[in-house]
Amino acid sequence: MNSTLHTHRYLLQYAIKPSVQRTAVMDYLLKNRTHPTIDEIYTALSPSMPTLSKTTVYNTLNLFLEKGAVQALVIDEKNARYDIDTSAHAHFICKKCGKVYDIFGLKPEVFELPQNPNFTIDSVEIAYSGTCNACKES
Amino acid sequence: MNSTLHTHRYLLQYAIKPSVQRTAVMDYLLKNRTHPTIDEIYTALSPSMPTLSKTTVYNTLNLFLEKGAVQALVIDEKNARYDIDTSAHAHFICKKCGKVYDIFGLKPEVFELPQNPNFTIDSVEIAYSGTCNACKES
DNA sequence: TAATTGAGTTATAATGACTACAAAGATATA
DNA sequence: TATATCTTTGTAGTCATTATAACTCAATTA
Repeated sequence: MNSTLHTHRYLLQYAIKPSVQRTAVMDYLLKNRTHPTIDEIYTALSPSMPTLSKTTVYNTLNLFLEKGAVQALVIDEKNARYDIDTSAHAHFICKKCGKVYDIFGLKPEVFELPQNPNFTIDSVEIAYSGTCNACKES
Repeated sequence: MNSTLHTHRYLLQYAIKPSVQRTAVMDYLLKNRTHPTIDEIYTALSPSMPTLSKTTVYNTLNLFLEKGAVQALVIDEKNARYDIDTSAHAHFICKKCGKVYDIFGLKPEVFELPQNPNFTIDSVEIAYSGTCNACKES
């Protein structure tokens, strides 16, 4: 099953010129909704693309960010994490294992941008933290 | 005006054994509600404490974190920032100058912790971003 | 008081994420 | 096909943070 065509069109929607590497990265993001880090993306793609450079993954994600195709999460202190789902949703990070999960179904007013005379606010990020069940049990 | 006594008692409330360095760092945090970075704290205290080591500032803030005396903010991708105000409030970061401001007066339900069968959620951080007035004008 | 112990501090080195840069490769245009 | 431009790549560099080991000093004990 070849999803390259779909991913190709997806990139063009954001005015991103497709290349083999860009298509592979975006394809990975579309299929792995796990808020991956640069290193996770690189490690996943590297076996099937041995010449891939980690710098390219950095460049590609920075380009996706500029074009608004992905969102950078600041929930993880260690690494930048990326999310292709730019709809209104929150995140949860497990302080033990470090995994990041989506939180859907919150009240819409939580995502409202407040008026403030001192700033122009144009986005909000909501980060919950605690312990996931898997870590709790162990 | 000597505030060391007050700060001294403040540390003891969190079961932190006071030392000259710890008192100085906590005193700085209490008087400068600017969500400072490690480097900002070190640079501010260094002139009056020439032997102060940056490692000590790192150690001290990590101790304060463990003891719950300060909160670490994840809003800034570049550096860790620290806040002694652990009450329910949000933050705003200006994407141009990088300064972090407090946002008070939000509806209480924004800070409510949702129930979720998969996680035990014990805190929330709300991070707005955009441009501050000063950067907008320039 | 003197010796001892251990917490706290310090400086240096090491780690790791991210960026800068320049060369090599691929793609588009004439 | 030739040329110009974009993209990728590897290396080197930067910077925040942590690890480590030596040192300082205050509290404790004899």
